[in-house]
Amino acid sequence: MTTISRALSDHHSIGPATKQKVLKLAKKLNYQPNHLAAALRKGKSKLLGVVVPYIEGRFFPSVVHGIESAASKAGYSVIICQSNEDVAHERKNIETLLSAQVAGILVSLSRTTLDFKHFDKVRKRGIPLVFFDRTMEGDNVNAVVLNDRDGGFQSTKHLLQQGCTRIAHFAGLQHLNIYKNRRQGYLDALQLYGLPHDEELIVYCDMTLEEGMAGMRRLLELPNPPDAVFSAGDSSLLGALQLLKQRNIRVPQDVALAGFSNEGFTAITEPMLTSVDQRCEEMGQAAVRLFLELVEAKGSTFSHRQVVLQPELFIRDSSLHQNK
Amino acid sequence: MTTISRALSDHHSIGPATKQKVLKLAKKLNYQPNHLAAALRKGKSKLLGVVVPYIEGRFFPSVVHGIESAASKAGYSVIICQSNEDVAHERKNIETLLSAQVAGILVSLSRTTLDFKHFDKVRKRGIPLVFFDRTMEGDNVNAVVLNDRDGGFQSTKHLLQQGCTRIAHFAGLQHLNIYKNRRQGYLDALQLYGLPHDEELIVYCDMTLEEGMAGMRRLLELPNPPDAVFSAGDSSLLGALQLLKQRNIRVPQDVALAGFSNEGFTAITEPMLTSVDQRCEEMGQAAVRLFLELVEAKGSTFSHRQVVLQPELFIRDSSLHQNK
DNA sequence: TTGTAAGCGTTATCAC
DNA sequence: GTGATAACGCTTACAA
Repeated sequence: MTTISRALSDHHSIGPATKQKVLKLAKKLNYQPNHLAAALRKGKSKLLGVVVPYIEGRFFPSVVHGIESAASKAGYSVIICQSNEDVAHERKNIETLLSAQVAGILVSLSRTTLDFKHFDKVRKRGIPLVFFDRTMEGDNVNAVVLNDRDGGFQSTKHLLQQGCTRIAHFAGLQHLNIYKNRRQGYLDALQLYGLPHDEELIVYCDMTLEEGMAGMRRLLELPNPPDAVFSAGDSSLLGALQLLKQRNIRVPQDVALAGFSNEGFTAITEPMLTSVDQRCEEMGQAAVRLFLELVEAKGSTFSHRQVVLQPELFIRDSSLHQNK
Repeated sequence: MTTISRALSDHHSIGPATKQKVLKLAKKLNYQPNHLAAALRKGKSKLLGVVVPYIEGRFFPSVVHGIESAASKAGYSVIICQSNEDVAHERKNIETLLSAQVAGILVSLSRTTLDFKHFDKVRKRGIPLVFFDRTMEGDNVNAVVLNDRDGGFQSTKHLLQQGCTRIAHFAGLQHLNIYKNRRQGYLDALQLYGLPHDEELIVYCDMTLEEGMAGMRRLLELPNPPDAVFSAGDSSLLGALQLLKQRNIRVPQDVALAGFSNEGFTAITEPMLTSVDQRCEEMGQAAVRLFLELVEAKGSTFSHRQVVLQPELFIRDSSLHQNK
């Protein structure tokens, strides 16, 4: 038995002849290793758990794609769970993954997660935990995030450079780091250009098409409406575009637009939409890389680590004020 | 030990008092069940393997979403693998899933899969195998598919009803059931209207934007160009639309367009694109349901079964010949 | 109703 | 370099 095991797992202390014989017979008998048994014995599986709020749109599918590719290269299989933007569900997902004896867990928080106790158990068990995109605040977490603040900054600065002077912002839920930071970047840019922080111009809403339309409608009713909108999401920006078109307000001449996520449709609308790319695939890969580092460093005094990816602004017609 | 096991798994023959005591202590001690050990002992895990060609666009992410939801409801965790449209990779995926001792496997074939030997092992081991969308031919498979032929038929018939008389077709790889059937539906409709099968009007290409543009370009060079295009995919149709716009050819007045997949962007283009919806979520759910039936029927003489979902044509402006 | 003991397929330890 | 033995955490005959 031992010999067989050694032959199959490329162990030292085994004669090359014996090894060949074993391998040959294994193939002939159609031997199938049982990872479960190995995991049980070793106390370490080759399963990697992933929890995402949902699997739709461009972002999460792409990140998952990146995760799966990188994990698979390192010999790990990926277990996917959806929290459906619900903490209770998220808690259950974590429980499930722990029971499945995963080697590590990658999480992007649900929007209803305000309490983080369910992650204590993961840490206590010494299982590598990496957040991506939507993360817990604090230094004692491992996380891969986008520099959302810089994304908001770049985008807004670009609008300012185009000559816009009254820039509105569609802001998402402020308890989520990503939306908070995008808003902060927006404010940074305004300040750099000496413009006031005007809460009247900030619309707090969900980043959906409908709420984008509603938000734009509200902004147009202002005594002094904006000449640009920076949205923390693309769908809401699309809503704004559609409303503006309905009212025959020209984009970008009357109102310039810039969004966030670089969704596929931004290159299809007329005009095409300027947007910040989130490096989805890279984020997935980086998360796996960080996980692998944590596995390597097991037991040693590996301190927590944040990986920050640099966003890239894709400038398209919706923000180019050629005719202004 | 037995008592503990019984208490935790809601077994009969256990005193309610003992059971409560056990559960209480378990909670207090932060007991975490080990599914791996249970799976090893029982010879059956609660893991469900899924192999898809890739995780992008609208279709596969949505199907995976559906699978995950349904599986999770039935107590299964989902392991995702990508074949990257490569048989070799697909073979490896299957191997991995078998080693992980999954309870079942759901597969959508890679486009390079022409040989199916790697699935024999799955069957031989008695592991439920369900294909979805891209499936093996034959009666001895379990599969959930869309009625692609009817989708092609409906779409083409709709174009004919709009008064089109020279309808071209962007056809995908013909060894894949889905593309073969969409083409067949197209031919069915032509025949119904007494129109000839004209190979000149069929462009065999990848369903990408670029190839759609190229295909449309080729069709326009015909001595007698088409007055409509039915594409087996939406991206290639978008390519056609863009080319037509470049050349100031009106859609739908000069050339009507209809596609397949009901991608998100079909409701955003101008004009919006008519397309066939593939019921992605339902397909995922149906695949899981079929898998669960196979588990139930274990050992009994459950014959193979095909589930066919009915597509739905979403009619939008790109195909409405109001002005013809 | 409860307890005992065996075994699922591996691998780590130790002796040869 | 090879082989016997135990153990990982759980379930399930079977005995009490």
